[in-house]
Amino acid sequence: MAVQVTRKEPLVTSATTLTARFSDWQETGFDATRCPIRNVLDRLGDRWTTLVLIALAGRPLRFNEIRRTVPDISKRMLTQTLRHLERDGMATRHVFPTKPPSVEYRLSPLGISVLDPLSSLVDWAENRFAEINRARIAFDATAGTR
Amino acid sequence: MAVQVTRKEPLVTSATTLTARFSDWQETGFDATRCPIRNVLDRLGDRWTTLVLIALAGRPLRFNEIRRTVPDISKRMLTQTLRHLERDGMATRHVFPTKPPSVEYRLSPLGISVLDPLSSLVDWAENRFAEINRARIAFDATAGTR
DNA sequence: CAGAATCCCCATTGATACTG
DNA sequence: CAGTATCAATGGGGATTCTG
Repeated sequence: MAVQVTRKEPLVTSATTLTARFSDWQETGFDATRCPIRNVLDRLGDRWTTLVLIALAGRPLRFNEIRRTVPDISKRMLTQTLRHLERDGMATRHVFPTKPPSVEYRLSPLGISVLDPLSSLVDWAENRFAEINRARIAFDATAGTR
Repeated sequence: MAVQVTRKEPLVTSATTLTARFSDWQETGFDATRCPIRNVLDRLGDRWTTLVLIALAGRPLRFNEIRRTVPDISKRMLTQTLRHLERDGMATRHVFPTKPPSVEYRLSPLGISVLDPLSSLVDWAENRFAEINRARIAFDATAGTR
């Protein structure tokens, strides 16, 4: 069972470690409460979290500043996304008792720490974007014949 | 407009480049066909793609081998996930004309290339998992008072 | 074995209205 | 300004059935 690594030469170095840890998660049945992929990456993979994280990467922003930065997010989803980030310890919320109230959101050290791996993935996405688009066009062109 | 970077000392190096590119995407209104984050990461962020990619990281696998590797994926979703990976040029599909037929899936160079940034994010998730869980418990404990 | 096709559900999201 | 509450809709995903 688990992932059998029969191949002598792994695809890339990261593949070996990924595969090894995959076996561990697999034994838990990918229990969402214990598998980091499910538990953490599912959240980063939702519609808004990544965009809000990047928006806050530059500097702390207030609620409506974030809304203007991510134009098509609704107040409802922004509130929810920020609560999730706050709950996960990725962002902190500071209320200034002005009137009307102003609330500033700021990445915590934990939130800042995710920017680096996130940036790697964004780099990859940008660098490979053209290649992916070409693959899609090629695939769709032969869609009828397959 | 866009993301105003007034801070002199960026949070981390990656934050600066992320913020800069964020402005570019923002000007397109995050058009899904042009914004790499929306277009590429939304796919990586779905329920199964990452798990299937990691499953294939070790070695090429046949359809039902992947199913056994990712226990709770349905045939429907596995087919769909594999088609997406194939369409994006991340995996290739090889049909062996045996009876019954066997079909092998294998990561392409493009698919292999994503393992590295993906691994960075998985590393982060594992290393910070305990910290995130503590934050969640602390947050939930004060949920009633806030 | 490796799918394709169909039906259906519910979780995520959006839109709207209301509030301290 | 920064939310909350409620309702409605969309589509991702599961279960099942059928097939080369």
